[in-house]
Amino acid sequence: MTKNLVIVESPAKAKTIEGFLGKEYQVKSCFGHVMDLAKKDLGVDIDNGFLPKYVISPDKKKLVSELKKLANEAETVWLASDEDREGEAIAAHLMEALNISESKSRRIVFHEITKPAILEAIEHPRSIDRDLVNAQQARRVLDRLVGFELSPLLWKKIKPSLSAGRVQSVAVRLIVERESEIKNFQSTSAFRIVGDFIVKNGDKLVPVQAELNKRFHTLDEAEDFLKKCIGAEFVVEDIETKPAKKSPAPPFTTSTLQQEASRKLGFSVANTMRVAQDLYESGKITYMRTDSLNLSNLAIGMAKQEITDSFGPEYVKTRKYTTKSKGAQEAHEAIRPTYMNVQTVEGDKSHKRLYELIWKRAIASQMADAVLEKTTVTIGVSSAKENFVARGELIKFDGFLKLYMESTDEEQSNGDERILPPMKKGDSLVMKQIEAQQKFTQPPPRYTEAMLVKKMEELGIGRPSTYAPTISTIQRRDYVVKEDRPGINRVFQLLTLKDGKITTDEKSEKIGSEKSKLFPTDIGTLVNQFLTDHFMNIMDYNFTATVEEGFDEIAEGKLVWNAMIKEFYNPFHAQISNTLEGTKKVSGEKLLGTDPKSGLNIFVKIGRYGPMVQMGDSDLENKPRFAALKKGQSMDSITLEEALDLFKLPRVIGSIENEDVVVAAGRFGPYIKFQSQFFSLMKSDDPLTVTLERASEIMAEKRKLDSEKTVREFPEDKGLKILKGKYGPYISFNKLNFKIPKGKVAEELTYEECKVIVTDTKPTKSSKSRKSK
DNA sequence: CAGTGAGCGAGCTTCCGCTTGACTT
Repeated sequence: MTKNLVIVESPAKAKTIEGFLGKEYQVKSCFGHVMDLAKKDLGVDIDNGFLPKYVISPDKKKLVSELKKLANEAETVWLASDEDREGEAIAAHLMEALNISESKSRRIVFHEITKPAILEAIEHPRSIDRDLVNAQQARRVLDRLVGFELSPLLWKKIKPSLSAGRVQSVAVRLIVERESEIKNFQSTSAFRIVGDFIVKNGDKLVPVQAELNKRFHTLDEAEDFLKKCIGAEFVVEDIETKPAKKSPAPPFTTSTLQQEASRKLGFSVANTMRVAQDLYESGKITYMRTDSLNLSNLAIGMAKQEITDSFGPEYVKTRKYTTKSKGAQEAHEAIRPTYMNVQTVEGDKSHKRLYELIWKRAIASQMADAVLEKTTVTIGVSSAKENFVARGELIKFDGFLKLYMESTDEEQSNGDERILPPMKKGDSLVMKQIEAQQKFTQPPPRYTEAMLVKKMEELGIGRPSTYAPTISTIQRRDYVVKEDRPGINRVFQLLTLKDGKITTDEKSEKIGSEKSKLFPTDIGTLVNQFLTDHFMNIMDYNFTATVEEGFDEIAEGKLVWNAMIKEFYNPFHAQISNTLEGTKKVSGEKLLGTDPKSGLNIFVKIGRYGPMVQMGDSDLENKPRFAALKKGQSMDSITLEEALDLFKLPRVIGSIENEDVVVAAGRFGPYIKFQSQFFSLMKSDDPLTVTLERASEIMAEKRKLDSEKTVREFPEDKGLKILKGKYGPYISFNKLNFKIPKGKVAEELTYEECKVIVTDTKPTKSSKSRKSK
């Protein structure tokens, strides 16, 4: 039995801290929240001052009883959850769930996992901050009320199982609005003039490129200018040299790590977090879910040493960064290597690459500024009032650039970093050629996952622990898809002046191709339309920031938590009731045209199972026909012809032994049905043209695969089989699956043994019930 | 994994934020 029980949130942290404290201390982890609102109904008693119904989270019951036993045995329980709103609530919930008395418990906090910080914390315990706990409770209750009143409204008004919430709905709105900005974007063009010149540098002739300080709107204007340049003289009119500096980016937070890993390594945010979690658990980096830019003094000291050793003392410049992001709670350090002198790690490629990125960024943040010299050369044209301008940049001292340069989402800048040859006022240049290229304005870019995280952080929506899950949620709900899309070719004009002659060319460039970008789906767009029509207050980009102000006041003891909730809830609930009664079901129905054969109207709309086309009006005597849209089709872009094609299924393509072979489109794509068995078509098969011959091939393949999958069959019972799955053999009995007991060999099981297993043991959970988790 | 889309009605879905394994057919 130990005298002191310390409880932290993360098990990896527990291990480290146990090393800092003596034998008198046992350090355990509670794995985050242990209590939450009851999942059944609202979990909030609205008529009773919004009294929350907290229960021990079902998956934490075992853990809580273990901790309770240890707490009972200990003299003192140290509640060392994170120092933020959620951490304070975790501490309060632990006291309740473990039944720890006020006198036995101590609340301690630390921002960094270093021995001095932990010992310091132990020296200065405090009691639970009830105001902060109430602020968390207000946050939790508000999110529950919003989510559990809005979602059922969507089930009634659009389709079942949809979801809405303070964070996810605004994330979807960002993507829907960006798409509509792109769709409505009016591109304009102008001619950009770039000249290639030669300047004498001693005996050598050196090329210099310069851009005109004016763009022309029309081809004629551009051509007029080029004509003026024929036979003109080009002279250096002015040279300006200015010192400049560049500073390193601060060390990583969750959000900036996700962005850089996306840009530099092409990682999805989920992948970044998975790899970072591994690095954290193996002790390579500090905690990866943080909004803090802070580095411990220990870390800064290690960085200083490492920079001095690797680059020299002149490369050191230690810095303290302060956060600018909205709602940052800064319970942890910034993300950094645990040991700043370790430049790389063992492991697979993605672990190495992410670690090296973290190491470089953290070290560079403590390095000297880069010292630059920026030069601007103005070149006059004897026959025109416009000037050419050449810009150059010279690195006088590289500083942090020796190690690391942050990347940006924008396309690279127009060659500002060139080095110019030495020139002086009055020098004349020889013109080699001048090009006038038609340049088009660009619509705003579509979001990558990481760009969306950046935007959410700017708006204060979501937290480091929820960025990746939120992005998964909106994709899983089919509000948004991450896709590649091919671009289109666009023609542009190019005028070239060379050897005293002007030529005009038409060239083409690929534009608008996208890789791993977020696109709204039809359902996402419709749900967003509905929510912005009726709940603009919740969908407002400032909604979270506004309620956060309320939570802050609660935390400061200036506002009573349920008074704030009441003020929010009463009008919100009235909105829900009004919308429930005052609006019809929405389907986004659109008339596409009429069927030339029957003259019936063709509609496209969202049905219970997603986007579909409908032939015939709903109120007619005859029932309309329906067909689901194919993958890749959208309500917005589908044509009448494509819609009519969808009604061509199901079709009988022939018969085998007097039984029809039918091709149809199902929930999971096109399939063949024969003798009440199903066979999926391949992507390359077109269900409208597939032949009986090809269908036979597909069926034979599937049957072969099935027979390979079967380990054993039993003549006694056709419903009982031993099959080989991805995770080894298992028993299948009337569509239920059972594990094979340890120590048994699948091939040797007898019919009787199998019978015992399927009657005595529980079937494994099907993928359907898992999905609802 | 599967073929739906009227309407009846039961019973189900759903939020955000804090943490990791267990488990998958």
